[in-house]
Amino acid sequence: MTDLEPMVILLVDDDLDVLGANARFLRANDFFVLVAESAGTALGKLTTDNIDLIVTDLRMPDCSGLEFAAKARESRPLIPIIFFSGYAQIPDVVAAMKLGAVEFLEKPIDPDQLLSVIRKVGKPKYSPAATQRDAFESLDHSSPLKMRVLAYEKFLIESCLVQHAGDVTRVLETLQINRRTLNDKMFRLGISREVLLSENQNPDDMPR
Amino acid sequence: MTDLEPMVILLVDDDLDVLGANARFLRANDFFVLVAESAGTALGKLTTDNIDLIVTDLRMPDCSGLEFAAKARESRPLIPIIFFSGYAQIPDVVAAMKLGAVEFLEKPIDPDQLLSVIRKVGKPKYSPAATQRDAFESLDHSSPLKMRVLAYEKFLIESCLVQHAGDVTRVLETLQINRRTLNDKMFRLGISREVLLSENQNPDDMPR
DNA sequence: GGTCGACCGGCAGAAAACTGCTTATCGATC
DNA sequence: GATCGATAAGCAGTTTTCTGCCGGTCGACC
Repeated sequence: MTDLEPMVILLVDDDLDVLGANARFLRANDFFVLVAESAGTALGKLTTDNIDLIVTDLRMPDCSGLEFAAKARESRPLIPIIFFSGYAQIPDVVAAMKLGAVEFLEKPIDPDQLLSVIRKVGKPKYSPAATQRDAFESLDHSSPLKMRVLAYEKFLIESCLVQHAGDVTRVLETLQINRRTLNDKMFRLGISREVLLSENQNPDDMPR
Repeated sequence: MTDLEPMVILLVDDDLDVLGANARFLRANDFFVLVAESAGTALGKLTTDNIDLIVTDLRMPDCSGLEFAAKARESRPLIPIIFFSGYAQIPDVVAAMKLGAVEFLEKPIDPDQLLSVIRKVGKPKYSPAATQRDAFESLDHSSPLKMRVLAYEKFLIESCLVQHAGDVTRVLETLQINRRTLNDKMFRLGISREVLLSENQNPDDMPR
């Protein structure tokens, strides 16, 4: 999936050497990498560029990675964020995870680990804001509980599928669910990989 | 809220001195405290008693706090868990938070901090209009499917209960669900009619 | 005190969901 | 053409959930 449309990663670190090294490494692995050496510039790029994932140091001079993440979430509420830091204190880690961090890595970064984490996150093509609610809240308020729960489950699975470009294996990991179970659920809920993909991919992939 | 029906806290620690001290401290602050010195006994109490919150050490002889938490979640999927530990490693903290821990405290525990964290957890305010979403959307984007679905189910049931002023029979009709099933679900999801009502009704309805 | 209605929870059979094993298909690669 | 990886689905055993039946508690009312 990354070949056609590489994931856009925003890499934030005030240590220019580390920043450069990591950027090179990620680019060598076919990611499209934007770099920022401060939270300020990072926030700027976040609004101008279509970024899929943030990888940021926790400690930076102008403002902490936590503040940066909080601000980033204002414009991109569900964007995945990966933190890394040396000398991290437990409370920092806790705060970062509470902010919804995908992962917290310790410096020095193990490139393979970083890579596997990024791959796991995948590329969220799904525009979260738009359809989030409609999908399942369209149901009547008096609908049976089971219906409403199933609708929500369907919505979650569909989001996850679209996010991972139809890669079922990745969805299994993300949702922590058995392959067989997912198959059953998709059948029961009437979810079709093909339909989902054809509906979401085409904006960029289909020229006309 | 804690006056009428104190929160039931399950405190787990293999260090009996610390366990006793913390239990005394919490009891002095009007909580109802159950103690367990091992994961095994804790799991037992979890199924027999109606526990609102787990506070557990991360390191224990019979099995790690993480394993314990995972098992605890099997019978009480959404119960809040607070971890504490000395010498915690970052990956442990990350794993704990991914498991949905509410907080991760470092040993030695600061009583005031513990108290404030518990108080914060203990107020699952359901002002029906405002915080409706947070209840289930606060879950991590990578949380297992089952947990997110359950959180939504919990939210639906609680909303419905509040809406009908705690009238279970009406809720049964609305949600089209068996009485026995609703009972089970409420226990599993940690829903309490009393707490819900006392938190929502009083602003207007309580005359004195 | 007796009765009624609403609620809770134990128990056990029925129903549904989950999951490992297996086979089959399809596309990509060798 | 052979092979491999990913997906889908049949089947069966296991686990979980649902639900009807029952008895028990509590407060309101007669």
